[in-house]
Amino acid sequence: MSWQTSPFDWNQARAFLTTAEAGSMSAAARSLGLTQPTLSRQVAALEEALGVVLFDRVGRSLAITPTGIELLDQFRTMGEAAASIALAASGQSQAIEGQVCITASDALAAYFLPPILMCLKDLAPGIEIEVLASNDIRDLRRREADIAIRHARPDQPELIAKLVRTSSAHFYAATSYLDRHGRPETAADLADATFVGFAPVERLIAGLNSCGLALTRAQFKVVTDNGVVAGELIRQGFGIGVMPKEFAVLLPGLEPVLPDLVALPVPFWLTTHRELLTSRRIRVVYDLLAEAFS
Amino acid sequence: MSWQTSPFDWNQARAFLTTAEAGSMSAAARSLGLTQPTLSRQVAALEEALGVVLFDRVGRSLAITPTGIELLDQFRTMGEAAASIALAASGQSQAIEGQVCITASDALAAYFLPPILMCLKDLAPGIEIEVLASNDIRDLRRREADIAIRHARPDQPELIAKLVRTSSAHFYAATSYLDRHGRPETAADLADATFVGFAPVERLIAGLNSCGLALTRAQFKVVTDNGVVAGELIRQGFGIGVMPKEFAVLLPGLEPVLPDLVALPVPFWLTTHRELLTSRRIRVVYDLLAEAFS
DNA sequence: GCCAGCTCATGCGTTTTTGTATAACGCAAA
DNA sequence: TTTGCGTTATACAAAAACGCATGAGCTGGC
Repeated sequence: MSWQTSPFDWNQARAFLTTAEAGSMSAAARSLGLTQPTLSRQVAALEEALGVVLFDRVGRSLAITPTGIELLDQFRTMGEAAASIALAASGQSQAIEGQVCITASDALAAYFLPPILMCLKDLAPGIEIEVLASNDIRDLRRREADIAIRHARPDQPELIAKLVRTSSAHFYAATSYLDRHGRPETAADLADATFVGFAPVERLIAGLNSCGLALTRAQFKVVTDNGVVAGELIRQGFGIGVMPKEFAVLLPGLEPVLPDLVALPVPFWLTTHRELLTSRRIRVVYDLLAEAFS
Repeated sequence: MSWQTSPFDWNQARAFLTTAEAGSMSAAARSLGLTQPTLSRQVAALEEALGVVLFDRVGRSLAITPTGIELLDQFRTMGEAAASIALAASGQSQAIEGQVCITASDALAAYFLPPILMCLKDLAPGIEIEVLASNDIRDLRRREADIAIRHARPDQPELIAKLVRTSSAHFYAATSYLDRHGRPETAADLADATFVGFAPVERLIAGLNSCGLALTRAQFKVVTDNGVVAGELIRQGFGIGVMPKEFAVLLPGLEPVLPDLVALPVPFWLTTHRELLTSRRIRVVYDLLAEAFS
């Protein structure tokens, strides 16, 4: 499959086409933003590459040869395709419409995104959003999504990542639970409390205990990998759970538990791929998300 | 009329197209005879120029973006046009058919060319010859003719000229004339002879007298600018005339007159324009003419 | 007829592009 | 896991292209 696409320099083709349409190399050079000697050499090189004479140099203005006329149509086709590409590309990069796929954790997708997307709907009606609610680390480079909201910096350096917020997670519990089991006032009061865990639970326990606690795996009567499920368990009084304060304020009937004792750092990273640099529609969504989180 | 033909480098378009069809930049580089870094840079430059992302660099093989797919068709059109140009140009430069225009003096055209053209007809049946019988100096650069046969080296250095024969012109007369007026044996015998002149006659007389003669304008009872007319006048016994020996042998009934006394140099120059370098059909005719004269 | 203005071609210094070598990385097989 | 072969991106030297200046030639107007 090593078929040569074409045995000549395509820029030389452009040089010939422009010269033929402009009527002179000088005019073509002005049109292309090059100098006349450059055009002259490019046309000469094309003639040599193709093995034909395209222009006769006769004093002042040059005359296209019958051979040149014969080929001109195809050069025009090339030129029209090029112009069409430029036009389409300009449209592609400017249009604020099309699909944008956002991936986020289920909790983020369920509680945070809706109002932002409502706002986006008014801001850019042409954009269609797809939300991939998943705690998996989706690979942006494979275009499984255009934008990801994560709580860790992506390890792929070619991705564009922005730390849009640094929050903290604390203990929360439902008022009904606290009414039944009492409101803990020291770390020791947590020793016989019931907890709602979030997978991977070992890392969660390690993080909490590094804050000065001594929790055991047995205290986590339920563990889920789904943030919405965990939130509902907490809200309905199953036990005490850890969640970023941004989520807690959205769930009615929750009270903070020992808020000064436990504070796990929760960074919010907005991540996208290189196309952000040029795609108008992705940038619109990205900028809106960045503003909404900051 | 300073409309940009296209805002991007056409070679970069070729780089993208080849990459998209080859599946990887390395393969495209091999196909185009370039190196992989060059291809990589060209594609990157095209992306920047167009303001779109065409490929996602994902580890091993790269993936074309939806934007790239959108534009690919037009790039293909460009590529097909380029291939078509290459094909057509190759045909143009190789085909031994089409028109070839030869300009020569009327005498050359009338007496010399016919047998050569007969030969050419068998050699290359596809070629159509146009003969411009004229003593004017036709401008090859203006394509009034493709090949010129002249008796002087062209003064335009961009033309290709070949000295195919150096002959000499002598006095000739018809047997009927010599029978009536006697056969001159010395220069003095020419003092009262009648001559047939060829325009410009002053230059002719000057040339002859530099050979040791003393001819006067009055002895040229007839002057013509047409070689065939002059030849016929001589052949039919009007008087003595000067002609290259190649012509004399073609005219029956002519005898040389003082052949050792007068010998004007007559070079035969075969001249053509630049297209000889590439046009197969012109070269065929040119080579045949060169061989015929040598 | 001669001069002004335009054209294209050529020589030389500089900028840009290209190629070579290398590193980083991902996937597949041992 | 580790090795090997493939990919793409980067650093620096070499080569090619470019722009400037200049020369030569034709055209049209004074």
